[in-house]
Amino acid sequence: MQEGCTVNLTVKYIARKWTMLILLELYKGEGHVRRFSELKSCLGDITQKVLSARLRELEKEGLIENKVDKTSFPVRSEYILTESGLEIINIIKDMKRWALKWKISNIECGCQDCSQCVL
Amino acid sequence: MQEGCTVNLTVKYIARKWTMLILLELYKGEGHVRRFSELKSCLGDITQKVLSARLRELEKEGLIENKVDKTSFPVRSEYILTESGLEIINIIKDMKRWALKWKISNIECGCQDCSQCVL
DNA sequence: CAGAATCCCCTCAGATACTG
DNA sequence: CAGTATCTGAGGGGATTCTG
Repeated sequence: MQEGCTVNLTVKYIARKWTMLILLELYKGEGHVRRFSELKSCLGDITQKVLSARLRELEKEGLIENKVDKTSFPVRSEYILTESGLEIINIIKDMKRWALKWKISNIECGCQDCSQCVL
Repeated sequence: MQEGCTVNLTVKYIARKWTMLILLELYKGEGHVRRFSELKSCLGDITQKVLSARLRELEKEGLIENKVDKTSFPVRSEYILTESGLEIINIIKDMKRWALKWKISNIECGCQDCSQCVL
C-alpha cells in the first residue's frame, strides 16, 4: 500500500481505539481542556497505558497540546485541543450523524450516544 | 469500552486498512460500479484475500452491493455503492481536505493523493 | 496525581497455494 | 475471472506493577 496515501494517513490519526472518544471528551471540557484523571474517569474502561499512549500520539500529531504545571503538587497536567484538533471534531460529528441515519435506531442519552445532541 | 458506542461503531466500518480506498475506487467508477479485478489492479498491492474480506464486510454492513451474473463465463461480478455508501464518501472527502490543510504539503497528482481534485 | 515498564494474548494483514 | 483456505509474523490492547 502507498504509505503516504492521504486518506489512510488521516484515518490513522483518529481511527485507533479510544482516540475519537478522547477528542470528544476534550471538546466537551470547558475551553476544550481536560486533565488526565478526568479523561480516565469519563472514559470508564480505558487503561492508563492506553490513555497515555493515545495522548502522546495526539500530541505528536498536533491535535492536542499538553500543559504541565510542575510548581504545583501533585503535578497538574492538562490537555487541550489545538486548531486542527478542533476541526476534526466536525468530521467525527458527521460520522455520528451518518451512523444515526443508517445504522443505529438509537440508544438513550447519557454519553456520546444520544441522538438529540449530535456530539 | 462501550461496544455500542456510536462513533466507534462508525469508524469500524471504514477504518480498516484498504476499506476507504475501496470505497473511493467504487465512487470513481462509472455509475459507482467496479469489478473485482478492476479493484485489484487499481489498488496495487492489495492481496485477493484482503480485498475479498473487505468487500464481504462492506456488503454485510450495507455500504455496497454485489451483483453476480452467473450466466456469463467467466462469472461477472460487480460491486456498487449503496445510498449509505455514497453518503460516507463525503466524510472521506472531508478527511482528505483536513489532511491536506493540516498535514500534507502535497504529493503529485495521479491517484488518491492529488490536492487539485478533492477525491 | 500522572504516568512508565512489563508481560500476555489475540487480531489482522500479508504470502502462498488451490478451485470452479 | 473471482474468489477460498491455511499459515505466519508484527503489532495493538489489556492487566498489573512500580515511580516521582
